[in-house]
Amino acid sequence: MNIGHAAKKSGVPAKTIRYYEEIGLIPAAGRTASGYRDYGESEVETLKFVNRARSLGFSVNDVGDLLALWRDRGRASADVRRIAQGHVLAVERKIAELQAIKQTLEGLIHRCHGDDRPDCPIIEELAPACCGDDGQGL
Amino acid sequence: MNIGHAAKKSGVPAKTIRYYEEIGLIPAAGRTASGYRDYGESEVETLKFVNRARSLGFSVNDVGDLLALWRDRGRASADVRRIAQGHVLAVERKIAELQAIKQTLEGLIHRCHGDDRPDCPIIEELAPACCGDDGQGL
DNA sequence: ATGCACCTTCCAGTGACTGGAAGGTCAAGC
DNA sequence: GCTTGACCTTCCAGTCACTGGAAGGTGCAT
Repeated sequence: MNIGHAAKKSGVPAKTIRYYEEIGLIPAAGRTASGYRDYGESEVETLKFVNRARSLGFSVNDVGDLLALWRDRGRASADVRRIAQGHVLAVERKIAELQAIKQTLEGLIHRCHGDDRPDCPIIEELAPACCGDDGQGL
Repeated sequence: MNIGHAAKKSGVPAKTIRYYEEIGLIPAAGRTASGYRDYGESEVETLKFVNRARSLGFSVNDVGDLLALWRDRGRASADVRRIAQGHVLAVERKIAELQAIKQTLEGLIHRCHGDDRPDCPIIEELAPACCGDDGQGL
């Protein structure tokens, strides 16, 4: 199976498959006599694994660790869980950060007329020193 | 005031100030006889503005637009509001995406023993075809 | 034999910085 | 006057995870 076909079956773009191979996330594919990469079903399964892990937001590094654990018959589920929990923590931090931003912006947007006049609490929030002084900033 | 001092006062690292100048986000600073960048209070206010906007998650591009509006005495607050609302929408989409990821992962983590045994619903979620078959994948 | 769709490698760009090297400058202390 | 150390300058490379494109080779159908 050539890379285009493997891409279609796995959902990972051909360009990205080559990239994953280049950075060592996945082993180098076999080659046909003419130099084309050649994939079998198990390689496609690996690509699907990578794709699912990436779509859950795991970093490529984490995906490498998860792949290694997947291939390790003697893995401890605790190791998998630790990676997932670390990721959840990062996701939670990001959500909190974004929610704080959303709150702030929504408050400002609510107070902004949104008309032809220049006065705007959003600008005032960004430039507190200036707008209190001369409304100009520069 | 040299760049280090302006960095300290504005909260924007010196490296980043140079970068902002290079990409045209802020105008090029004046120079002393010996070639050092020279900043006044109004430049520091601009840097603070950029810093606050960035910390609200606005892209550098958006910050450029906001800076232009800030400097525009005749701005319409509607223009500012539009940028902020666009950003809030993007933030909301991101939050939704992250919350979906968090839900999925928490469900999987909850069902994972997290002990020495290899069987793990997280791995099984990532490699459904294989774990149902032979528990190995490759 | 001629298309055309595929494959190959390599290089560059994205966004928003950040680190580091090589070299110039300034102010203080001796 | 000289050294030291902390600053400044530019330029190049790296981050993360791709993505686009150019130049050239291959496979298959007509």
